[in-house]
Amino acid sequence: MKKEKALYREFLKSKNLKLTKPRLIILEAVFKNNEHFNVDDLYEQIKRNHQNVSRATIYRTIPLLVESGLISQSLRCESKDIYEHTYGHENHLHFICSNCGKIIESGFNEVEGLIEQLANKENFKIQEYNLGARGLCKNCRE
Amino acid sequence: MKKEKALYREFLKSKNLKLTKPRLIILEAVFKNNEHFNVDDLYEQIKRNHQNVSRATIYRTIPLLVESGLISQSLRCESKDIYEHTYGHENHLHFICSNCGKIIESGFNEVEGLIEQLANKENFKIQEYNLGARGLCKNCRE
DNA sequence: TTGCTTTTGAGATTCATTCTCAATAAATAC
DNA sequence: GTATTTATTGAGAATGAATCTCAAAAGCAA
Ligand SMILES: [Mn+2]
Ligand SMILES: [Mn+2]
Ligand SMILES: [Zn+2]
Ligand SMILES: [Zn+2]
Repeated sequence: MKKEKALYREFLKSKNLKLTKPRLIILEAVFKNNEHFNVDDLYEQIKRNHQNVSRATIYRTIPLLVESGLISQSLRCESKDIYEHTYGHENHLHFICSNCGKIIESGFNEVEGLIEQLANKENFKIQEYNLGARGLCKNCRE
Repeated sequence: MKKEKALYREFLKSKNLKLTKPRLIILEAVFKNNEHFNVDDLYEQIKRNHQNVSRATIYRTIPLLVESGLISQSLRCESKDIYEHTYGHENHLHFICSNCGKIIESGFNEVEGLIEQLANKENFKIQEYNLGARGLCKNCRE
C-alpha cells in the first residue's frame, strides 16, 4: 500500500492530474481488501467505511488506475465489469462458474509465457490480459 | 451449412422449440459470411438481404445458437457482445487492438491443451472459452 | 382446418456506464 | 497566508445494449 500510493502519486503528476481526496479514498478502498470488485462493490465498501465518493467519480477514477497499471479489468460478471489488482499479482486466468458465480483463479505462471509468445508472433503489444472460461465448478458439476 | 442446419433443427426439436422462419434467417445470416459479429451486424446483414427479423428476435435467438454449440460469445468490443461460429472452428484467442479495433486470431492449438489441463486441476468443466488480450497491433505500434 | 402452444414484432423498460455543468478543491505563484 | 488558474467533483440527466411485455401471428399435430 506504500508503493501503490507512491506509484499512483507519480502517475498522476506525470499526467498533470491532481491527487484529490476522492482519488485517495478510492485507491485505499481498492487495495484494502478487494480481490475482484465492480464499481458498486467499491461504492458500498467506501460507504461502509463512513466515507463518501460519488459513483461518477469511481467510474472516472477506474480508468486512471487501469492506465497506471495498478488494476486491470479482468472479466465481466452479471453484465458488470470486474476489476482486480494487477500490482504484485501475476497474470492468471479465471474460471467462472455459470451456475453459482464462483470465480476460480488458475495458471499464475503457466499462462503468461505462452500468450506472450503468441503475441510476439503477431507483433502485438499486450496491454491488458483477458483470460477466462465459463463452465461448471467442482461443486456445481454434482 | 448443411450440417449446421441439420444440427440446429435437431437441437430445436430436442427442446420442443419450433423451426420458424426468423430462426432460419438468422442461422443463415450467421453462417453466410460472418466471422465475428454482434447483434447489429446481423440485423443489418439480414436487412441488406431484403429479409426482416426484429432485433428482439435476434437477441432471443442467439442464446439458442450458443446453447446448440453452433456459435459462442468470444469477446466484447465497443461495449457490445461479439459472437463467432464455433462449429468447425477450433478454440483460439483474440488480440484486440485498442487503437484501431482490429481483431487478430491466434493460438489455435497451443492454448487449448494448457487451459484444459488447468481446468482439470480445478475439477472445472469448461463450457465456453474467453481468451484474449487488448493492446496494440503491428500497425498501431508505429 | 381446428385447437393448442410457441413465437414474433414493436415498443417500453432496465440498468451499467457516460455525460453535463455549476460548485468546489488542488496546485502554483506571490 | 491569498489570489489565480485549472482540474475535479457530485447530482442528476442521458445513452445505449440487452431484456421484457403482450397482443397478434405462425408452427405443429391431428
Ligand atoms: Mn483474478
Ligand atoms: Mn475468433
Ligand atoms: Zn459453481
Ligand atoms: Zn491497430
